[in-house]
Amino acid sequence: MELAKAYRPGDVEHGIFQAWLDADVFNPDGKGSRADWTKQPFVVIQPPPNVTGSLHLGHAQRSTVEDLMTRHARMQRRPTLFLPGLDHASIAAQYVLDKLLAKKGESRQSLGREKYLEAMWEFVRTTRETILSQQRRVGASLDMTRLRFTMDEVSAAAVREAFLRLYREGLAYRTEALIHWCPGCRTSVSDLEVIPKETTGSLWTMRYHLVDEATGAPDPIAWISVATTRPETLLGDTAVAVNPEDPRYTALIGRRAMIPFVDRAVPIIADPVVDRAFGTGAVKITPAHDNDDYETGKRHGLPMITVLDDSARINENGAQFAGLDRYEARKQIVAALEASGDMDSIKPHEMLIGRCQRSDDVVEPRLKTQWFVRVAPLAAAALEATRAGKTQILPERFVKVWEHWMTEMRDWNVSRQLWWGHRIPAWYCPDGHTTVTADQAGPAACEVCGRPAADLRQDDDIFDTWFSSGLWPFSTLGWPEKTRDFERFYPGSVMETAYDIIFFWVARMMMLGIHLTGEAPFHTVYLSGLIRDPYGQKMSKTKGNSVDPLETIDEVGADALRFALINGTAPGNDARLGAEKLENSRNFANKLWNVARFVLGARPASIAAGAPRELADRAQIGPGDRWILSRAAATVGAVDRAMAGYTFGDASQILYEAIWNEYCDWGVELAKIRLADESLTPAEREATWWTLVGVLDTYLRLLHPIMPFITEAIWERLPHSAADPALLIVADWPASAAEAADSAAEAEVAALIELVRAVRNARAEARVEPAAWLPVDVFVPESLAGTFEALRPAIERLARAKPLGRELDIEKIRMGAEGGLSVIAGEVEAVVRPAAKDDAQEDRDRARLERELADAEGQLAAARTRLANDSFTSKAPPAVVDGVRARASELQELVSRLAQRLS
RNA sequence: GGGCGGUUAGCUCAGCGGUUAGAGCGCCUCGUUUACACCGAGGAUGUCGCAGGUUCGAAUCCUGCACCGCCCA
Repeated sequence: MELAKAYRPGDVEHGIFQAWLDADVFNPDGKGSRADWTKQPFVVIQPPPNVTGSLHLGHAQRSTVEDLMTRHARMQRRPTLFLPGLDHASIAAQYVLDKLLAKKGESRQSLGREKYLEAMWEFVRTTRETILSQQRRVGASLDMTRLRFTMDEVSAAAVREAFLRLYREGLAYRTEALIHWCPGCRTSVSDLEVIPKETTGSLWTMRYHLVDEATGAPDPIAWISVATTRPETLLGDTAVAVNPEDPRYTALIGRRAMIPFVDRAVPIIADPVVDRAFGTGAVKITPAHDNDDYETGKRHGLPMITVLDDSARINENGAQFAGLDRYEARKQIVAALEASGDMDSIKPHEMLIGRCQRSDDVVEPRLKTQWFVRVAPLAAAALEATRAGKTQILPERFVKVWEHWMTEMRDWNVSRQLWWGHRIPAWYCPDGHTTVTADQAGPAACEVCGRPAADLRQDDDIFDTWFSSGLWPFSTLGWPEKTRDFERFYPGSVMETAYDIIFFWVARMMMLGIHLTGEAPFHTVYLSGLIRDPYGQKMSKTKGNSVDPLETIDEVGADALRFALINGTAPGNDARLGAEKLENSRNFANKLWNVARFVLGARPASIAAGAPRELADRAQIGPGDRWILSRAAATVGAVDRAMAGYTFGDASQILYEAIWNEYCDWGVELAKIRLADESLTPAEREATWWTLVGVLDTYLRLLHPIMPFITEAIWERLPHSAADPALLIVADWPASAAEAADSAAEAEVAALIELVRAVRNARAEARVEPAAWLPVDVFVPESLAGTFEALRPAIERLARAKPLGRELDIEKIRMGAEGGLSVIAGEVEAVVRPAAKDDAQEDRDRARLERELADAEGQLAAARTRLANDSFTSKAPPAVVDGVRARASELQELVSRLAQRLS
């Protein structure tokens, strides 16, 4: 088949993905699977993207990493499962849908729960198709037969069962407590979903008049001043607190102050948590609307008065301010206090304000009866798993972050006052008894008093999305049923995710996984860095700097995108992606395509088209062939090490260099000469071609996990052996071929490559006409003679040296250097003879030699200094010392030869 | 306030105890030799943030500092 002159990814990608699907190779049980079930399965449960939208480059990057690990394992014949999924993302999805509805003049409330959920299912049906097609385009080899959605019945059953177990064990409990309330989303949110933001607010200092205990009225001339950043909360104040050590206030402790507007007399209490340096040193206590005050309130048994409703408007407890928005109420309260002369001061104040991660509304602490999960015992077990090495976190530096998080975690509020999600399977009877069941139909009766189901009312709330996400590593496999998949694929292998959601994902999966299944859900957590734009900014849709992966794939191909996302990155480090990098990757794909085009077109006539793959006959191959085979063997080892260490950026770089700088630049160039050399036997030329084919085959296999499409496309056209499957995706990962390693051949050919380079360098520096064929006389040591003669035609052509004379006496080379360009390449020396060497050429040649001499002398001096140091020779490992000695004598030799040439 | 990361060639980044530190892009000189101009040949460019320390040996390990970024309070 003719190959296009340039690689055109658009022509091949679709067909190749379809071929993989047709072959049914993504499913470990598929008909095309070559899984060896005696091997350890490799399982990646993909962190499910939100159904709310389309994928961005970060998703593409993660899919690439997950997919490359998966493909690597698959080629090793491990039973391999890369399981796809989608997350219902309740709060995010409702946020998006509410906006869409608003455009149509509808709202959550106008539709009602049932209709709203119908609209959601409709919305989600379209977005999920977008997401799944994007996964296909990047080449993710996900097993779509096992596609899961966090809202499907399998997941729902897992959620109910998990909750029931936690409830029975006392780890899930319902209580009234202070929670974070987002008035925009009208739901509680977890600690993690509140984003503290630096804000310049105000610090208001206002007077609470002391109560004249005789009359019960406020004393107009005696007051205590308190500072606050939220004056409107005074409506819910139930105390004023001072530090017991604060001499300014000791006399006031035990007295009462009058809260304005609501005319409530509250005690002045002493509590050591009060910071004497903050404001006036006296603080108002609003237990129902502030975290610290809540704790203080509990310690002192203070009443807790809620003054805000679901929309953050002042409620009926707010006297004349009832019904006002919190900020309007603030304005009016401040104005009223100023009017009455009770506002001491207003100062600008730098502070952190918690905002909702989703809607950016200012979050209010608020008292609410909610379900909580007791985290301490779960976190302790998760911590134990990482400390015992059952789960490793990569890169290691994140272990510290992990440990800090797991020891500080507070109980997890799992109730959400939303509709899109798993409804909490808890029912309440009129007497306040709670019944929790995992039965989809609900309870038959109250489990405490036996009242019939008809009298019970189900909790209105749904679970935090992350509750179902936390079950993902096993709910996807059918848990709590002991399914065959669960038995075979749990625990999974690697959990790959971006480091910014380590807590959302990893922590919850670890905690719930260990608790509910008894095993850590994966042995490795691999944390990826973030993809940033060329200026280092985090990509986001709101900033408008996000890149659509599909557009990029249209431009440069999926392989180039994947390569660009992997190459030059280190685990956990952020990476910038711009046009340059993509272009470089595209060029690499094109280079690979073209070298394959050459190899396929260079097939000796004596080998039939479509002939089965043969291994190169080592008795017939040339030195260049030995060299590239040996290099390929080394590359296999290097890539294996990189893959084992999860340093995929290294793996890509190793392959880039091996393919471009070794295979293309020298392996193929040396082979070209042999393939065209009529003086060789057909068997010798065939062996060289089979060498090229064999090494290309190895590199395609090694590169396949990173660049699956182009490697598959090329491999398809390569001769195969009977043992090969039809598709590269399931072909065997190369074994490190120890027999191909040939350090002698490598060193000899490397020396002659150096000669060619040195001759080219001398010619270029002296500015000899590039096209000219020049006579070159070479001295090579006896040890290199055989290789030199074997490579003679190649050296001639690559160095444009003709005639290429071999001089046995090195002195003659040195004597004859007059009028020529001197070349010293290690032990090899040569003289290049331009037709007529002019003075300018002479000068430039001399300058080059002088530079080389200075360089060599510098290195020699450094080596000698080290060797002269007794502590170096006595303390450094002998191998290092010997290395330096050898190097020094080489340098010595080089220096004297250069000096001789210059004299 | 605590923690983590970064600071290496003009730019973007690898390297993280052992020859005088690498890649891509960019730059300079040259080149259409039938795989590739998405190419080839050659070249220039770095007191590896600063200051101490450990070591025979430090870009690499330790301490402190500066600046940038992120996370947590």
